Amino acid sequence: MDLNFYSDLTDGTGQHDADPEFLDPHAFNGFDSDSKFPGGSENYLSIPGSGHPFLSSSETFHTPSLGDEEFEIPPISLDPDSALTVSDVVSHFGELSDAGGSDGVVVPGNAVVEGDDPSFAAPYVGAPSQGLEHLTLGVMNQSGGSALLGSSLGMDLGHPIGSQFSSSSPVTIDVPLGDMGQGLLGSNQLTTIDQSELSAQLGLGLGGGNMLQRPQSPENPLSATASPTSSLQDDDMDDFRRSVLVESPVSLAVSPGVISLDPSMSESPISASTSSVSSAVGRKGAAAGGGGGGKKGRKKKDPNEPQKPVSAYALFFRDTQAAIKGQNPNATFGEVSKIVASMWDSLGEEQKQVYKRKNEAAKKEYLKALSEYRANKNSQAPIEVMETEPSPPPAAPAPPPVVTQASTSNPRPSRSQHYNPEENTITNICTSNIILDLPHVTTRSRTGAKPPAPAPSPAPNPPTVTKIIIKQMLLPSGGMSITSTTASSPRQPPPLQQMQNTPPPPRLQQAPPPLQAKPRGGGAAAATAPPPLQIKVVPSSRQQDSGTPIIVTAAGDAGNTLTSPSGVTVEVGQPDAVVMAGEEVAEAEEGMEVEVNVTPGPSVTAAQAPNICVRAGCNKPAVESEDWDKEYCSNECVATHCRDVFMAWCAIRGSNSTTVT
DNA sequence: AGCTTGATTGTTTAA
DNA sequence: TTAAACAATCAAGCT
Repeated sequence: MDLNFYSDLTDGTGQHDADPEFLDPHAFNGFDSDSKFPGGSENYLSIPGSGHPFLSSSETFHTPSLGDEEFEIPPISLDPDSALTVSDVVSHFGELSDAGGSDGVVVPGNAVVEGDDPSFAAPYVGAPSQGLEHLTLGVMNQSGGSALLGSSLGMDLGHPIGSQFSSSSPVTIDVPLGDMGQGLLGSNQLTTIDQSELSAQLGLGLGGGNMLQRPQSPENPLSATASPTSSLQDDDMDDFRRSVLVESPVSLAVSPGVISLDPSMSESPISASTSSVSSAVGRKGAAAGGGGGGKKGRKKKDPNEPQKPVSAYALFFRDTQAAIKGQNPNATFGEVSKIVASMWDSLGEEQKQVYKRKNEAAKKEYLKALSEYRANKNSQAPIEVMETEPSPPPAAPAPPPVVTQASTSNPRPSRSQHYNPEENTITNICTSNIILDLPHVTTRSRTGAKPPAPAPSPAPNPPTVTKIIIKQMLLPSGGMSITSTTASSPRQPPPLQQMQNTPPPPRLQQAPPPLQAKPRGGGAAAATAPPPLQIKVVPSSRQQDSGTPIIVTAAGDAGNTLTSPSGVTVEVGQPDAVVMAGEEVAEAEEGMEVEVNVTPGPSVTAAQAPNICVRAGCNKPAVESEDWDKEYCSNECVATHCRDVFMAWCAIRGSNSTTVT
């Protein structure tokens, strides 16, 4: 794969001139054909294109090679309500991927597969239309992770921060997507997911913290659902604030991770979705199962009966799967499940505790509701709704003497409205960090590193368990430092172990020594664990911020200053490493500090406007809020600011070969 | 055993 | 007859 191909894609500013080639499906195809994984990954990363709030409605993606499919993308909404949810982000990514590759999404997959290139590319940068290239690029460069982040951010902001990320991602998650389906190749299937993104989406990082702080709401014991479009609540904002990004100094230890999808899977038509595959495989007896009224089997449940609280793990699953799916739309349930399990294992006690608390709260609510329900049932008398709140009646059409359930008693009204992933605010994106390491990356030669040890037969790799270590640290200021390390396969050492402040999960303990200990080229994991990159985000508009810069630690090489349209400036201290074809980027992965200055487009100095919204490009007067110290004018800006910061970070990471001034 | 997701499929019910 | 609604199934892993 020619990485240089992409280098052109990014200009320092992240703006891309309309390059016909970008949009030219044929061009893409050509590229694709050249890729190692020709047939492959078309399906990967493709997401059936539903609109995404982040995208402008005016923008339409045309699938490069395959498609004639048009993806209508809803207007980008910066409104916290619709734009800032994790799920949104995830879906967004997915869509992007899809758009980029849709039919031909293959490209991404291929890239990923090839995945040797540690470089980060933001799949999407800047305007969606432009993004096509980027998208592909990002994917191709494999480190999907950061790329994804970047893309999402870019999308959202519409900031074309172009980037090519030569910087290798310290951590990668190789997810074997084995047995995807009959049509799939026997080869291993890798899924690449940006750990950062994952974590962000998962809300592992911030979400957890947030959750901890947030008492379970009676009405939402399980953080019930929410449509992707649901809005970011004040609570979320609160979480957001606490989590950092914005006002408090944040230290992020980022280990870029990637989940690479094996292109081989792409053999199957896009249409074959993950689920379909699994369902097809698993579907034995529709006959047995089917049945609209379910005449057989299960006893009917009283719709009014309180729902049992889901377990902590289930809650976590809900949070996580969306992100994983977003990254790997084609991932099967089993694969996702494995990843989630690994992540769960890697989850710190604190984080688990968050979910457990939720579960506990839900249990209490459940018991309460149950007792009420039973009481009502026994009385047989129609009972008044327990007011609490004019809760919309659960789904129950309410047969005769129905006892309307108090909203509090029903954590989960309907399956479609499950847990609200939005609890994981966008903030998470900024701070989260996950490293997923899934074994079996036969084809993958990250930074020349070979997959560790006993890789039996490359061909039918038995799906291995993925280990993920996620660490989070709450900063005194409320900021959070998250360090994720993955102890992927048992044979792989947990990277960044030193950063872990919490005892490794059981599984992890079995894992080999920290990644750092490993020689650079020593193994896939090792290769992927470059020194941290530090990004300081210093809102120039606020003096007070100078003291509390956001520091993002990540690996990467750069040497550029990137300025996003919104005014986010990223300064990279070190010259970027040359983009090396494929896997030799490891050497470029030198630790470095990158300072990212987020400054408002229009020069607004603190002196001039002490109370101006901190967000770059926003000149509105900051307002007083519990969630922020008069730093922002609105929740929206808080969220946007966060994204900016992240974009900057992504840009830095991606600015490898491209020199930007 | 039940829960997580989601596509699929069969049954039931209503129009 | 058709469409819609509903329920069951399956995957892997956890509680």
